[in-house]
Amino acid sequence: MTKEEEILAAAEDEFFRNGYDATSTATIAGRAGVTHAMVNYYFRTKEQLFFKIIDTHIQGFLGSLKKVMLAEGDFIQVLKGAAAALFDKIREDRKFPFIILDISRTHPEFLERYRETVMTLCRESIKRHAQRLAEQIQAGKVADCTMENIFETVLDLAAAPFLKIPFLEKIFGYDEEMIDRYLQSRREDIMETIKRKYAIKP
Amino acid sequence: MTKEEEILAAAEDEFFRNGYDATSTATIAGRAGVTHAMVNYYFRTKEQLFFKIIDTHIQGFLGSLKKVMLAEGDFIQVLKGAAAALFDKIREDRKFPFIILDISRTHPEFLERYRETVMTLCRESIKRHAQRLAEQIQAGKVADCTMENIFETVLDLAAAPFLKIPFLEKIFGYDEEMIDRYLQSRREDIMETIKRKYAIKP
DNA sequence: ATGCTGTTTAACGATATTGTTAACACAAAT
DNA sequence: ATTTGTGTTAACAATATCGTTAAACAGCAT
Repeated sequence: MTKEEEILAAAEDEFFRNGYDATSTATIAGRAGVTHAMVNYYFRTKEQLFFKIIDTHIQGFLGSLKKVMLAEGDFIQVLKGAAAALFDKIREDRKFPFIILDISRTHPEFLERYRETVMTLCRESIKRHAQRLAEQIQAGKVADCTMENIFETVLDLAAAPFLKIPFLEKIFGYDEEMIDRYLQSRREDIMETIKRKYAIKP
Repeated sequence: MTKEEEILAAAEDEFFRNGYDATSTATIAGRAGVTHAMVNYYFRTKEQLFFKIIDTHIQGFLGSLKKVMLAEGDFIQVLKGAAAALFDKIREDRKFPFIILDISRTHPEFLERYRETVMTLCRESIKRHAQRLAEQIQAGKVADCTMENIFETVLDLAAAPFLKIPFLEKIFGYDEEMIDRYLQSRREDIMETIKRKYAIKP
């Protein structure tokens, strides 16, 4: 692994663990076995390094979400797929939602870069599914709801469980194994909730 | 308002808005119309000031939660009351969950101060409701579930909507009015969810 | 007026962090 | 052998923050 990659890897880990402000270029460099000057040498500023990392992650998320949301097929099934994809992607980097929250407070302008992309994805998903959704609602197979409402719900179901982990750990004393069980049960819950919330039994 | 109170008020607002690290004693002092030396004069250190504020809030939360959870009455009703109380309390200080999350990362030891209190509240609630709950489950009026499971759900329902607000604002472009509508609908949703999840129709 | 007490400031020292730069090493190219 | 370019460090300057302290200040009792 080249020094540049080592710095990148160390930075990713530190940023995810401590957030932007609480991470210093010196500690990043230290973990990569160089001085902090190298961070600036390769990435110009701490901020650029940070955004490079975050951008990669966000693109990854949006990519996998897009793939699922624009798929053809039964609507309830698509929803389940979207929630599951989001959930599993977040599970790979449990701290991701916190980083996003951190940014939204410390650098509110950054997230807005992605607003257009997200809105577009919403619109395209709506375009793709709107007619089928309307038909199914009219046929009484899917509960009455709007696409926005659905996005809200999917996001909620997929991200909320992770945001709650620190509470469970620090206040209720959950250990790693309990967290795993918790996440497992949440994942099943998500599917169940979607079905119960939107699918209407014949 | 005395200078001490002004500092306290300014500090509360700043800490809630920016978190611990990103708030400087100078800005707090500035907003209270004094120099930062006064912060140390009255509260000794920035940390003590911060913990004084947070402690007040946490005690408030636990107090109102305790009152509701230990009430007698129909179990589903108690649950709804608990979720509603938590929700409304958080709505008074929307940023509260974020502060807690912030602390849990920057000062993990702090939250542990409250673990015993929370666990005790859990145990007492269980003691108070366990028998009735068991009866109602056996009578087929309440779905099979554990008290821990219920706490998790109540916490989830009450806190998660607020954690999601920054996403909605920054990524989906929600404005203040939309947020209000969103919170309103979430509050109704909570009651509905509890009923649907635990109450079994006769 | 004098002196006491509690409040407030200005200035200082300590520490930390970020970005820059001059110097150095070393390998490849000429 | 000299040049060139890249990677690297040590040292520096700029900035920010926190806690301390000596001194100034205001109000009030004597």
